[in-house]
Amino acid sequence: MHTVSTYSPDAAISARSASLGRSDASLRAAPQRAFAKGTEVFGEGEPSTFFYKVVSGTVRTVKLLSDGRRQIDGFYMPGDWFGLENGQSHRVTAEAVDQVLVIPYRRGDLGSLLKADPALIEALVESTLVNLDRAHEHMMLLGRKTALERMASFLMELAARMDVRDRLRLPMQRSDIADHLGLTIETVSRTVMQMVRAGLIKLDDSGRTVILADRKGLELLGA
Amino acid sequence: MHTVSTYSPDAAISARSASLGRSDASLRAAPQRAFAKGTEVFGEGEPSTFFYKVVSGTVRTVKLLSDGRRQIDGFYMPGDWFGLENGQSHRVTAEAVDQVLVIPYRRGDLGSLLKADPALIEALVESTLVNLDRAHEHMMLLGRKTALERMASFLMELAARMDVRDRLRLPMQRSDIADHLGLTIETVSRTVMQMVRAGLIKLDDSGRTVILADRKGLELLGA
DNA sequence: CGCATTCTTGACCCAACTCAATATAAGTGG
DNA sequence: CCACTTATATTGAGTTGGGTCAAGAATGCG
Repeated sequence: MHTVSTYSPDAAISARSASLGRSDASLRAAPQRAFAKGTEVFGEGEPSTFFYKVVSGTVRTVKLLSDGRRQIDGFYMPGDWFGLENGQSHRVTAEAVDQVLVIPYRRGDLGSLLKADPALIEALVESTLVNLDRAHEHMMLLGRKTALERMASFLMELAARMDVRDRLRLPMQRSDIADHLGLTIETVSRTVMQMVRAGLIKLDDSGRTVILADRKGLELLGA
Repeated sequence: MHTVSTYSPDAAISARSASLGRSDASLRAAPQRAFAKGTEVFGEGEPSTFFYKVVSGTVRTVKLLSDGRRQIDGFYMPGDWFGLENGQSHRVTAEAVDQVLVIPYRRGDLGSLLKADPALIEALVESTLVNLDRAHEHMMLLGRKTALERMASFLMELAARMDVRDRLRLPMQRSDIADHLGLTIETVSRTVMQMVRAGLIKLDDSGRTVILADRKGLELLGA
């Protein structure tokens, strides 16, 4: 069970859906669906009948190589959309990182989507462009940053997205962080410990709660 | 000047704009603009007044770190759109890899774009989703593939996008490939030579024309 | 033809990986 | 609530793929 954290999913939702104009009900397939930790929301190759908006919890999108190497393209948190992709089938797998609540939307084809609800579309296009922006930023991280810089960037981005000042509860485990940052769990662990020793962060209980002790230093490392 | 290659920009354009329905003229800012090799189409931080469609040539989008480390997010070729981003300013720099011809489109805000030309929007949304797909695929490459696998993936993707069977003229130099694949020029060079020795590819003239001698082998490496 | 780019090759190095062992936390059933 | 089990995280020792530094070799432009 999670301890109570400073992060409030509900606050994040209302903040993010402000631009939506409350017209999104028309395409909803169901009020919401729950997924237990570790379960699959949809799988790579499955027909992309739905896309989703996160209500609470964290979703990861995963790609696998034939030999098991794994890349986590992104994490999706309350207010984020995921699963809207080009083509008839999903190109990634989406899994619940912890207990997750999502709202499914029926995709149909893009053309009819456009006619059905222009206000929703505007929000969706914006969300897709935000996702693309994050992807570009992440390519810089994966292609050109050191382990320490990757970890700093990751923590700062997470803090910004969760809208927390300095107490950050990580929903995902080290292996997820590793597969997101293009590192191994050992390197993630060593890098986190190195940050603790350098006074950049502090760790709580099981290492899942991070206190950003030196935001300026982290910012400098990440950029 | 380029030698005549098997790649036909015009064929690519007509193939890709089939879904567009020829209604895109309404938002065009100008018939077309030319950019010389190495020049900037737009810079990071500049207001994103326009986005573009490539007519001929190749465009790269670039991100820089303060110390000069460079990441090339993507290459854009005839028929591809680039420069449509979230927010008021460009988050990447776009440069001409060779002699380039583009059509600029006035962005305005997304809402009015939506009303102005639904057919264009549909094509644009699709193009953005394609770009996102490529970004996800590229993250797997950057996060988890070896130098040899990266090079194989890169060549196969380029061949597919240029719609060539096995003679591929690379528009970009080694340093561009390196900064796209998260490697150094030396490693790119060594990897290419290794592929030649292994009989996977053959090199022509200056090393800019690649013959895919063993597509099956390359495919196996890339996937 | 000559100069500047671009590309290749070699020798050496190091950041991150692999393999291996604990250590710590989180369940789970009695 | 506690013993037992399993999952997750940390730490250490040794290795390596790709980086760095430094020459050369092509290529091609003016």
